[in-house]
Amino acid sequence: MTVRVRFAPSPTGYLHIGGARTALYNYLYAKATAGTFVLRIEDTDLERSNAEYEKLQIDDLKWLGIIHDEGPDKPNPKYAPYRQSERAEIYKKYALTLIEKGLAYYDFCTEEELEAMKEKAAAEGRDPVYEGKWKDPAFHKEALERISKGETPAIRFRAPKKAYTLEDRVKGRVVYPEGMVGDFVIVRSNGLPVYNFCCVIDDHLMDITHVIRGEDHLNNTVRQLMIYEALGAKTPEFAHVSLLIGHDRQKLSKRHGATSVNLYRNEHYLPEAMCNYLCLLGWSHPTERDIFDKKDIVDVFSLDRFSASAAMYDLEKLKWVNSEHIKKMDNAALILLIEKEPETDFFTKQTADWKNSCVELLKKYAHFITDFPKLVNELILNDDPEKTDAFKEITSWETTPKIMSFISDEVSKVNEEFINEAVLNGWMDYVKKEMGVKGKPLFQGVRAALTGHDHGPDLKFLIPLTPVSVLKKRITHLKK
RNA sequence: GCUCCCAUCGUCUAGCCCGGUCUAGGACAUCGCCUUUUCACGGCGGUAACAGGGGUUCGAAUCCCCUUGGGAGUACCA
Repeated sequence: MTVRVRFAPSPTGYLHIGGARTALYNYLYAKATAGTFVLRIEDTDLERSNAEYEKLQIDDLKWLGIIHDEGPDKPNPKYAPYRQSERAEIYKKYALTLIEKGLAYYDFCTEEELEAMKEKAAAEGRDPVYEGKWKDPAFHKEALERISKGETPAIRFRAPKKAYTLEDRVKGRVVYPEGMVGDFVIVRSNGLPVYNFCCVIDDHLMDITHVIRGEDHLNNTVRQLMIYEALGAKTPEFAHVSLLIGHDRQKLSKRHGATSVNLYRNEHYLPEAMCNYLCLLGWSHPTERDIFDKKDIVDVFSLDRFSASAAMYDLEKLKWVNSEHIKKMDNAALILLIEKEPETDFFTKQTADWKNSCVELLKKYAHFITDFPKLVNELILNDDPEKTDAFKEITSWETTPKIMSFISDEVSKVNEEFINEAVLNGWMDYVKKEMGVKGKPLFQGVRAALTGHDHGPDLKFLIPLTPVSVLKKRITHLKK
């Protein structure tokens, strides 16, 4: 049987990091098994759902390269529609069938009555279990009469009195004891079905074979198991992936800061790096590789390598993963991305060779794409660097003023736009041989004279990238 | 409260299912050292963990129980 998995977001906000991770796992599993990845929109909570968010979430998924095979925009007639709000008739039909079979019933209970039951249960130290009179089949006739008069009851599922067992692919065997949940609502009094009900019907009707989702659904699963049973449907395999937590070890949420995918997208993080990092949070590569693309792991991706415990979301490691992906990228691709950044006019105007050398040099220092323009400005275009203590220290050495004046003379003689490495080497040789300076005073001195800094990338690569006009201005400023 | 889940370096994790090869491995971060200077590069190295207690066993990070700690769920939200 071919694998069918799904990601089922609620369009109630931006795509969340945690959602992106479960979507990614589903996507990878589909790719690994040559299965189908379905996108379903769970918008039964009309008040919170918003079509705009649906679009934004799909955009973010696309950006991450998590592309669905079926969904509202790519319907397979056999399974459409893919929005729960468009499937109301289906749910209604199933709910009515359950009532006919005596597996569910109409419930006119008021909020107050429900509240009283909950309090009683809490006082007795057990889970709240529905005990209203409508549970009794004897009241079915009365219910029908009230409905005919225009009243709209909720529909409640009759929870079987027995324990349920789930063989979860990441948690192992989970036993839900008898009485863990009481009769629960499957259709609200406003006629709209609730999550636990829709989810099961859709997964069943859409032939979903594996449900990979967050651990926050683990307790829900017992309700879903009951419905599968009532429907006489085959239950899919479940894999409840551990949650992502923030630094306070609480479930990751908005208050932990940047938890929406679009924030990273706006900051121009590399989508592959994002996926790579997210994948690593709770899943491990069989050979302990930690830098990879989706295509590198589809062959080895399996449900057996999930960690059962929660993982802390850590920006530091994401930063490192992003920098590793930058190093891995080829220069041409990098140049394209850099030119899309703001304030890259100078960069864009340079020759292909210059750009290539520049990117080759700077890519090992950049953690983010946005670092490139910053590095170009700081390292190459800054003609008035701040005189740091380290710079002053170097200029206090007796050899440094001589080096500075020599370099200054040489640079002022240059007419080309850029100097090449050989010219720089000539200056170095002169200082070394004719002035008798070597080692630290040599390199540090020449660096200070040309850049005003005590550290930075290799001079023999940096200086040929620096316009001589900038060098001239910079030297003038440094002399003051 | 109740139910479920979880527990290896500060963090992500390998190992755990199928006990001995684990004086517990890797990665991030951190610290130190090395390099014709410097480094935000690279190389080398260091600090740093099996939550605690009982079992079972010749032997336990690995199996069982308890305690503690953490998380999630307890809706006519998803």
